[in-house]
Amino acid sequence: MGNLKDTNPWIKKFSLVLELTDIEKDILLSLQDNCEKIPAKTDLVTEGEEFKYTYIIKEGWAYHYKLLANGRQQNLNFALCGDFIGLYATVFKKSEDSVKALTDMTVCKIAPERIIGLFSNAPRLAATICWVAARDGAILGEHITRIGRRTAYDRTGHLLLELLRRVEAVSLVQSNAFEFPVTQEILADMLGLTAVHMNRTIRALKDDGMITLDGKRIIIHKRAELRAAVGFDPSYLQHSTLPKGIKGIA
Amino acid sequence: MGNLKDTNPWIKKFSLVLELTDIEKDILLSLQDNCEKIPAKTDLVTEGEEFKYTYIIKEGWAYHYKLLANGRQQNLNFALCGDFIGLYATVFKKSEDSVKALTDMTVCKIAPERIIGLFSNAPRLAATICWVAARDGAILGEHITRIGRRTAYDRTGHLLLELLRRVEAVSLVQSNAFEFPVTQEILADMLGLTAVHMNRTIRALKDDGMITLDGKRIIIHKRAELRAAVGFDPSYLQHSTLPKGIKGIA
DNA sequence: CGGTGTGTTGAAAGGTGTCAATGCTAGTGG
DNA sequence: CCACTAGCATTGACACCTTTCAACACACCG
Repeated sequence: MGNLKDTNPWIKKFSLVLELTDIEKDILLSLQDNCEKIPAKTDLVTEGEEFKYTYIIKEGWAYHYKLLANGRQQNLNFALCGDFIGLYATVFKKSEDSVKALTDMTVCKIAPERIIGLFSNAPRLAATICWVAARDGAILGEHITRIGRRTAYDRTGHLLLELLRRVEAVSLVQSNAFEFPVTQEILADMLGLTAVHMNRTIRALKDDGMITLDGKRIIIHKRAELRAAVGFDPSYLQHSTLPKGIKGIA
Repeated sequence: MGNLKDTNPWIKKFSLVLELTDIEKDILLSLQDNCEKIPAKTDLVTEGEEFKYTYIIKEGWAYHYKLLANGRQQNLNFALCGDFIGLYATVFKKSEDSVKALTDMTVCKIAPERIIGLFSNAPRLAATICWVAARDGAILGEHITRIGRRTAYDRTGHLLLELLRRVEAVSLVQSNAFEFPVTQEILADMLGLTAVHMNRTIRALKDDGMITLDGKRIIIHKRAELRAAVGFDPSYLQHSTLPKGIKGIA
């Protein structure tokens, strides 16, 4: 049982932020009692509509996006194994963006009320939810600098390095290679570029020997060089632990 | 005394999200016992350094920014009256961005431990902090769509309309006019443009009769037209209330 | 076997950046 | 009261990154 607890991706993630008590681990596990499979291209959350559930990703990729009045699309962020989707169902009624499955996925569905309950019953876990919201904000902030003040080449390299880190954090990277089920068009909408220019930028990265990208798999060959070339500083992804001093109630 | 409570900007802001009990109002007021004046151009928070305080703005403007390795600057968001600065001191050790005062300011300094205490002692207020973090995230997400998928003209109009809304929310707008202590260069760094092109874009907005902008004051003349022209949908700023069901402890 | 989605390439147009210079205003000090 | 400076706004010419439009290649799949 202790083993199950410690391999669970969500518990792993929370454990980076604070040292969980056994009771807290049990609460987290109990929230994950309703898993289901979702086929690729499904919308888990729709912009402007009410949240139905909060999800935890156990397997697969998704991405957040917004549709603009002018018909364009802007993607905000990827959602990977261990990430929440629709966490703000806790405090918002309606979603500010949509979330679409990029691959077939396995997710845990959680009724928002159960997460709200943490604020009364497990303040340390509630604070960790705040922590997750803050980290999501940090990623969005870094994404703004990518789009606002970097060239297409640098944006792309920077995003790929972020993803490498994030996928590493859930142990899905082997020697700088990982599954990458993302079309060039989705990348383009993520980075504020056209699909055509995305293609040319990827070509440039390949020509420089920085990456290999074929089918649904990517390899970052010259990690340090790419990092220096695009000015990637991963500190915004670093996990700082939660301050002491929040008394547990559970 | 009830009057003091109800004119306090922070209490006003929280009241939009949930119906505060008298005890909760007292807690919020008690946090604001240490106000001080900050001169313009002061950095309240510095990227990469430890948080010292969480601030509530009582008067004045500030803005969040990041400095990039290539020497450029990207501004992420403005911070207005009633906003938090350094809220994540609660859950993060170090700041992900810097915050600089744009004008002389009056702020309340709060030791982070006191906010952490809310998670144990006032869960509804803790949830509201989560709500604020989520709303900040929504604003950042909208900012990404601005920069990623809009022209310079649309970006600028969209941002100005957001600010009009936010300044209205703290009752500092009179017939679509408000104090606007922002240089063109800061706007440019906010919107991912050069100062030169920012100037030309503002000129275009003026020529179209959309705005008047001279010195430190702005007037939005054709609010509805501008809104239609740039595709501004303010729903992401709307205040949805906190769900019921969080039991208060305080 | 013919769709459909995705990747690829070329040529031309255009939005935005770069560089450089000037004007303007407020503040400072002689 | 007048230089002098610093910060900000403004303008022009030109380069260049990115978009747009269009066409084609390729793989997968029912």
